[in-house]
Amino acid sequence: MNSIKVVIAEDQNLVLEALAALISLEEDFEIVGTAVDGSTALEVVRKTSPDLLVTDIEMPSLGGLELTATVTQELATRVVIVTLFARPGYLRRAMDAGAKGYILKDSPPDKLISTLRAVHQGRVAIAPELAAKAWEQIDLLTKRERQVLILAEQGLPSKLIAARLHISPGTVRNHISEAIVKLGVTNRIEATKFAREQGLL
Amino acid sequence: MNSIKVVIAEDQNLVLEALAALISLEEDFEIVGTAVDGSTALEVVRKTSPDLLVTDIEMPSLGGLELTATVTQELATRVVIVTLFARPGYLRRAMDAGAKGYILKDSPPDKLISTLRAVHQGRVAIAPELAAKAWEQIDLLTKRERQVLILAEQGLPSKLIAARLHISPGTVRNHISEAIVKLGVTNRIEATKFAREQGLL
DNA sequence: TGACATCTATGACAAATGTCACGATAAAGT
DNA sequence: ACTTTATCGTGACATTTGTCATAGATGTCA
Repeated sequence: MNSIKVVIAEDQNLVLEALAALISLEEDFEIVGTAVDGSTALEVVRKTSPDLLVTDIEMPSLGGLELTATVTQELATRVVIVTLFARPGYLRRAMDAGAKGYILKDSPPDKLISTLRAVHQGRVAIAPELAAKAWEQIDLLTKRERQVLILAEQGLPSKLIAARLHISPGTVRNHISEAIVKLGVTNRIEATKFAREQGLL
Repeated sequence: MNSIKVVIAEDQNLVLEALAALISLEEDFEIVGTAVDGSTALEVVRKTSPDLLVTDIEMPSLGGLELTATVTQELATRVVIVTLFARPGYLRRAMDAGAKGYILKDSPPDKLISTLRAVHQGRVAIAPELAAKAWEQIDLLTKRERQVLILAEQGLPSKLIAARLHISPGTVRNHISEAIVKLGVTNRIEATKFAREQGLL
C-alpha cells in the first residue's frame, strides 16, 4: 500500500547505491530519488516531497546540516542523518537543524531500517552508541577546562582567571593548553570560539 | 481632536514628571501612561497602545533597548529614546531595535517636542549633535584597525594577520595596541569583543 | 589493590603579545 | 604652506601565552 517514500543524499556513490539497495529490500519503502550533493538533493526533495530524507552531512555544494534545516522548514519531510562521523557538535547541530534521526554508517543494516521506521512513525531515533559518543564529546572537556575557557572567552588573562578560580596561574595555563590540544586548535581564542560553536561550553 | 497618545518610561521619577509636564503643555499630546521600569512600561504600552513611547535606555528590570525591540515588533507604537548618554553603540542599537527617534536629555525642550511630532508623522528624528557623535564613534577605529581586529577576532595570531594584509607583524601589533587604547580595554580579546558589541566592526 | 582520570602546582623555555619611542610617507583639510 | 591623520615600519622591552616535564592529592571503578 502506501509505501514510505525516501530520498537519499550521499556523495559517495558506492554508499549511495548500497543504501538504496538496502532500503529497497524492504517492501514498505520506496526510493523516489537520490542525489550526490546537497543542492540537487534539495531539488529532488522539493519535487518529490518524500516522507523521509536520508542524508550524509559532508557533501559538496550544500552540507547535510543546511539541507536538513531547509527541508524541515519547507516540508513535512523528516530527515535522518547517516554519517561516518561521530563528531561532537554534529549530532547536536543536526538536531538543532531539525533532524529526527541520526545513525552511523557502520551501524548494522537493520539498525538503519528500524531507525527509518521509527522516524517515519514520528519518533526521534538516535543510535545509542552515538548518543554515548556524543555524550563523551560533551565531556571532552573537563569541568575545570570548561570553567577556564569560559573565563578566557571574556578576555580575562590567565592571572585573573586564576584569581577567580582560586588556583595558580600556571594551572590555568595548563588547563587551557590541554583544551587547545583536545580541540585541535592553536590558541585560546580559537579554543573558546570552537568550543562555543561545538556547544561544549 | 485626536491627540497623540504618549507613554513615558523613565526610572528617574523627577525626570519622568518633568517630561510628562512638558509634553502635557502641548495641546495635541496626551499622556496615557507612565512607568519607572521597563517591565511595567511594557504592560502599560500593551494596555494603552499609544502612538508614541518615550523611553530612557538604562532602566531596571527591562532595558530601553529590549523594550524598544519588543514594542516595535508587537505594536504600531513608535519609540523615541530619550537618554543621558551619547554612547557609541546606543544609537546604533536603538535604531536596530526599531527606535524612530533619539535625543539627549539635555536637549532644549522644544527639541523634544519637535522630535516627537516628527516621529509621529513617520519620520526618523535624531538629534544632529548626537548623530555627529555617533558618527565619530563609528570612525573611532580606522579602517586598518577594523580589518586587523576582525582577523584577530578569528583567533589569527599577529603574524598571520600580517601575512593576510601584506604588512609587517609589528605594524599589526601597533594597530591592535592602538585599538586597545582607544577602546579602553586591556587585550585583543576584549578589544574584539567590545568593538563587536559596539557595532564598530 | 591497582589502574585511571582529574585537579593541582612548579620550573623552564620559546613564542606571542602589548607598549613605547621614533621615523617616514601619503592624503586631506585649514 | 602648514597641520593633521592614517598608514607603515623598526627596534627594544616587559608581560603573557603555550608547551613540556614532573609530581603530589584525590576520587572512581574494575
